[in-house]
Amino acid sequence: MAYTTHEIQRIESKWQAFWQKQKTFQAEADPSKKKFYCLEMFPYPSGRIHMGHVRNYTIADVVARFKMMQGYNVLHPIGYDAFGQPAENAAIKNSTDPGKWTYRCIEQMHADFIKMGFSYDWDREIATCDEQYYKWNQWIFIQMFKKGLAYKKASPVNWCPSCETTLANEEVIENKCWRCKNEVEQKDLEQWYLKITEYSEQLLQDLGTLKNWPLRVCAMQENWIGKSYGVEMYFKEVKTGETIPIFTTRPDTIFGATYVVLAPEHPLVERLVDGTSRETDVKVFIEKTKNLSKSLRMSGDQRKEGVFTGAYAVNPVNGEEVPIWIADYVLMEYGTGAIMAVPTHDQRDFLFAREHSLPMRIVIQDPQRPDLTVEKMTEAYVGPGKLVHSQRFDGLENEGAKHKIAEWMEGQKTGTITVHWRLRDWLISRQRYWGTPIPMIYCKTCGTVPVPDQDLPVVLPKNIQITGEGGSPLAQCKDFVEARCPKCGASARRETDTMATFFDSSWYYLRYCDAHNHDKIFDEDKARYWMPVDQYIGGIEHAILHLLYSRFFTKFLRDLGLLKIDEPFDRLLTQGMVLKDGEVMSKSRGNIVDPGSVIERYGADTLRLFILFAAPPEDQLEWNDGAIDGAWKFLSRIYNAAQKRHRPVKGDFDARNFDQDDQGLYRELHAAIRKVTSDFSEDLKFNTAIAQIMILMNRLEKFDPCGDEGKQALLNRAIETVILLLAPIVPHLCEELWQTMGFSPSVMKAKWPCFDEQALLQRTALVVVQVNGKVRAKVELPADAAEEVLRSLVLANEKIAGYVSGKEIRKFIVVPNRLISIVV
RNA sequence: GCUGGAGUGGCGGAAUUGGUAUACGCGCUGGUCUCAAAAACCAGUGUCCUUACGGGCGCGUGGGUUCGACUCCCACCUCCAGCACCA
Repeated sequence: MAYTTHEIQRIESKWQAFWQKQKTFQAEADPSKKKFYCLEMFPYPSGRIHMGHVRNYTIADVVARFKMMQGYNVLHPIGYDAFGQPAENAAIKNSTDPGKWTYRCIEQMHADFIKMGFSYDWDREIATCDEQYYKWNQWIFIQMFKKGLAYKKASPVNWCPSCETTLANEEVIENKCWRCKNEVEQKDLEQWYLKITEYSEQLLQDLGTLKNWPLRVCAMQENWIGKSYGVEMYFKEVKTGETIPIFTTRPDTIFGATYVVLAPEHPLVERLVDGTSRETDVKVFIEKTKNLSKSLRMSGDQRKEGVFTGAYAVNPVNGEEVPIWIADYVLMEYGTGAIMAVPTHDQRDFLFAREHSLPMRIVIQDPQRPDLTVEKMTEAYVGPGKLVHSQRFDGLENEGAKHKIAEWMEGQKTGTITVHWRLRDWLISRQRYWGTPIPMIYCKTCGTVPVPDQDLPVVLPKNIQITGEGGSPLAQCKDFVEARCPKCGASARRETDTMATFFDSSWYYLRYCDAHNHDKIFDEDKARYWMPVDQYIGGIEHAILHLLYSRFFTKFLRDLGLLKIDEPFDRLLTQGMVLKDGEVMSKSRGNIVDPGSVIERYGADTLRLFILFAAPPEDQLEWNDGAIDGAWKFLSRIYNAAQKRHRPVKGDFDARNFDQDDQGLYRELHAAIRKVTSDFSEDLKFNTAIAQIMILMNRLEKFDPCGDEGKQALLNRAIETVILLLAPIVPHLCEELWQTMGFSPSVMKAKWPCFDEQALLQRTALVVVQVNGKVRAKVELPADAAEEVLRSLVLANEKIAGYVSGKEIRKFIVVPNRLISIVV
């Protein structure tokens, strides 16, 4: 038999059936066993799996299987992030039901996962669109509502006109909808929010505890949360006496503030200009900025436009009256929507001041240019220096002056030391059908009332006509909208918005711990046993969205008393993308390689091996048709070795009788165990682990047992080791060969091999000899010999003598068993 | 602009953390087998000089530290990713 397509298919389906039947990967919480929770980001069920899934889930599968062989009690579940817009769009297009479409996709994906040989505990498979799942979305929402963490407010929101729904800040990428890439508009709506900002400080602080997360993910979250320390200062408008709070991180420049700028949307603007000669100009400008889309306003040359309001404000530190302007470069969403402008030390203010001939004053002296004047300035000076023109603070270094001025202003009650956050509350209302109904009822007398627990879930009605037009589909479903008030029983109206699907995925890893609990979101003891997730694997695109929301939910559920942990994911790996011809695989580019056709021809094992060998998991991976052939050849060689060269023997080998050949193979064998074990457990560098197994194979194939029983026993051991080390990567073939070699299945229950430190010790070492930094010879020398011995041996070497003789040896450096460096 | 990361053969990528640069694989060249081809196996494969022995040069660029630098330090270039009129 050869490792042909036919044979591959026989082997793979045989073992897939075996695992299914034996429930090899079923997990049971058992506090007496060491647990390992291995998780991949669950897929959106869109049909057949693609190479991105294959890569993500193969990496996870190797970790899960490896930990299992190491004796851990492994939880490795899968499910489907099944609510969401693509199902709705597909339903509109094919005039079918989003539910039917989704469940069909789930079926296909499930089948594909089986074909890949993934080690899932199928008894825990979940789909977020199941009533028994989204019931708990609603339950969490109500708990949040009760704690004041879910609330409704009217506010300008991000609106995607093409998806006809609102979007969270995190879903807006460069002012475009993350899903359909259409330009996002602003709209005033009353919507549900989750108060994630309540956890800003913790979400930021605890990033420091995530030692096993990629730095860049933590950095991205830190930027997103965006904590900045500063002072809120109170300027007073001269005529009305109204207070204008402004936020600044640079209180050290307050004496250089020569004007104030409000955002065009600032509520004070109207009051300042109404009935004045500036009214028309200001209103024309406001209209103009409104009509400019946000991305246009922020793009291009960033020229700053604005108009004078005619009003003045008093600088609280020196009583100076400064003009109040409005300008497009001040945003209502950040800070207080008003700034003090210090053109000498802020480049944006500088450009604006030049454009509109506004006054400037230097208050920080550039130590390199003591003669610098406002007239000579070509750009704002943003470096450090001593304060000038700042009254009592003159002469202070500006860094230190920040605190001094802030404290002084607080004492004067002209300012407050504050912290500003970039993070906003999470807008979760969506005007779409295929999502979790928000479990709220509006009663004329009782107001907004949550649906009582016993009435959960609020079931998403089926057989809804979805046209994609005319607003929220649920609002048009009379039976759904009409309800009774849970408090007073009067007729009431149901909330018709559904939840953003990121709500669903913010806690699914907890549900896996106890997937079929009908009475509770999950059993606390089970969650305590399994959580946190030990290894989480998924795409970098979730660096902020899903990973931030999940951290928030974990902290909330902890505060409810359901969890004891602060963070859900201990180790995080973000896998790279799969490319073809240097570009991301995508339908529109037409460069998709379908995993199904690769499996059909080469088998899942070959695909798994290739995808792990081609690049380290975090890097991008370039698809290569030739290299996949190479992966298959390698498996073919293993197949042949196990089938033809593994023979039963009576005794075992004895290391004391080893000749040089035996010694070499034995050493390579243990080098492979060591390398593979560390690569699998630490950096998850599967490419180098596989390379090491290949080295062992190369050695093993050259090894000739010469009919000797001891040698044959050693060869057997080497082949068995290859099978064990490769089993997490290439599970079907290894199960088959494990059985062929006479062991009882499953190889997953076999013990992971241990390496023998002694085996790696060598009697002699090939030592490189350098003279004046250049490699001049390679000499076989006794291992761990004393310097004196080495010295005489090396100097006796003919080649070295040629370089050294007659010269004074100034240094003789020994790196044990590796290198000798001579300086003459 | 800020943040994080990367630059090594024809290609994907290694390098025990300062110690033989290019492991492993792909590709390519030559050979064995064959009527022939494929497969398989064997050998070679950074670059320049040399018939050869051998030697020079080579990890984005330039400098530095060191007996020794892909690795550490300084300055710069290029590319990728994320954020961004954030006050």
